[in-house]
Amino acid sequence: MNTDARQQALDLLLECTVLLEQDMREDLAQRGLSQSRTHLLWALAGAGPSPQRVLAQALGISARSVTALVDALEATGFVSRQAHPRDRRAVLVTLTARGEAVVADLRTGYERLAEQLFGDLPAPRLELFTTTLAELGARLRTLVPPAGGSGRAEDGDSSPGTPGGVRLA
Amino acid sequence: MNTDARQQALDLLLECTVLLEQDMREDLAQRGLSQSRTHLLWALAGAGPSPQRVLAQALGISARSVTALVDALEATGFVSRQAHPRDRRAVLVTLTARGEAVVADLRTGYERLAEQLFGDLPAPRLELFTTTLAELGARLRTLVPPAGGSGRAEDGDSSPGTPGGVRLA
DNA sequence: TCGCATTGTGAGGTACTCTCATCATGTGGC
DNA sequence: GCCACATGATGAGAGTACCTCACAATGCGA
Repeated sequence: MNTDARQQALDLLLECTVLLEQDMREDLAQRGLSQSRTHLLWALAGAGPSPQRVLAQALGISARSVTALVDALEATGFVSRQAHPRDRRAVLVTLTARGEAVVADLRTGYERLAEQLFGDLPAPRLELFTTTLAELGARLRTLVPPAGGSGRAEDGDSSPGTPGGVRLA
Repeated sequence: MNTDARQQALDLLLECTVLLEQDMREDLAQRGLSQSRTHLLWALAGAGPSPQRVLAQALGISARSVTALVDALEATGFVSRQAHPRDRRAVLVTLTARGEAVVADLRTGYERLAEQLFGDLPAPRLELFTTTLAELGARLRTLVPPAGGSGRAEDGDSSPGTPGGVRLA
C-alpha cells in the first residue's frame, strides 16, 4: 500500500535524524563541546565578532541563554568577551585561537562525514536525493510557519554550505 | 564539484532533521507532552505494561531518568504505576485511558505527516528515496557503533512502523 | 534633558540527563 | 534454610539548556 510506503519513508528519515544527531553529539563531546555551544561557535565563525543580542537572534534562543552559553564557552577558552567600540552596553563575543581551531576541525569533520555518507552514491541518485530533500524541507517549512528569526539570520553565508547553520538540539 | 554536492545533501538532511524535530516538538507541546515523555508513552504502547528497567533499556536512558519521566507522566495522568505480580521490587508502568488516547492521536498525526510530506511524491521517487535513506541509516549505524541497547530493544514492532520507535531529543 | 528602547545579567523555574548511594527484594550456592 | 550477590526503584547531587521577569547601565530620539 502507498500509505505504508510513506510511513516507512518517514520512519527511515526519523531514524537517520536520530543517528545523525547521535553521531554529532558524540563527536562534539570528545572536543568538550555540546551542540548548543557548537552552534554558537559556528554562528560566530560565520558572522565574526558579534554582540550577544545578535547571536541570540541567529540561534533562535533568548538573550539570557546566550549569556549562559558564552559564560561556558569563555570559561573553557573557546571565546572571549571584548568591549564593543561604539556601544558600551554591548559585548563583542569573539573566537579565541582555540575557538577558531576547533571550528576548523569541525568543518573538516563535517566534510568527511558528507564524504562517508554520500561518497559512493552515484551522482544521479545523489542529485535526486537532494532534490527530494529540498522539497521535503519546503513542505516542512510550511508546517512550521512562525519561524521567527530562525531562518539563517546573519550567518553571512560566507563559506558555502555552512554546516552548523542548523539547529540540532 | 562532487564534494560540494555531498555537502549540500548533508546540509539539506540536517535541515530536514531540524524542521522535523521542531514540528514534532510543537505538536507535542500542544498535548502537554515532551519528546522524552512521548517516547516513553510510545514504547509503552508497543510493549504493554513494563517495569521501568525495561523501559530504560528500550529508551536508551538510565533507570533513574525513567523514574523521573514516569513521575511526570503519572502526575499528568498519562500512565500509572502498578504492582508487578511476580517481582515485588518492580513496578509495572501502564498506560491510562488518557495515555492510550493520546498515543492513538499521535499515531494518526504521524500518519498524516507522512501523507503531507510524501503524499504527492511519485512512487518510484519515493521508493528510491527510501532506499537511499536505508543505506544512509546503515552507514550511520557503522559510525555510531557502540549502540548499546539503543537499537530497537523490545519495541515489540507489534504495530507496523512504530513512529516513535526513534529518539528525537 | 527626559523618557523610552536596548543590552546584558541576576534570580528563579522547568526539563532531561547522568552518577553514586541506598533499600528492598529476588536468587543461586552451599 | 541462609547468606552473598544481583537487580529494581529511588534519594541526593550535579550538569546542560532552555525560559520569564526584573533591573542596572547605556543609547537615542523628541
